Amino acid sequence: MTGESPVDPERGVYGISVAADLVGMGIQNLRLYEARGLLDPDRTEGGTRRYSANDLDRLRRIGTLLDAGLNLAGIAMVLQLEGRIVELEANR
DNA sequence: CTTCTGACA
DNA sequence: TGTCAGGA
Repeated sequence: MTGESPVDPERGVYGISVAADLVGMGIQNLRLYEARGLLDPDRTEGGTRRYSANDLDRLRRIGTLLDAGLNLAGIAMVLQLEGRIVELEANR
């Protein structure tokens, strides 16, 4: 095969500007979500955030949950529980 | 690009 | 409470 990762959802490299534009959110919001514990994007040496395709999908879920009426604290719990479910299903 | 503070719906 | 806007 080609050898090197064709597409790693865990390693999609997007800057915060392009990530915010792709999900239709403000740059400041993405930083707030990270400060709230809604997601944990990778950081480069300079300290710039690196959003993966997985993070983009998570940001879209955040927007859906926000529209559903949940607050950032509730969304953080939902995302945490969803990750837990995936973990349990993988171990199942 | 980062972080912080302020003001508004 | 969440979002937007500014400055350092």
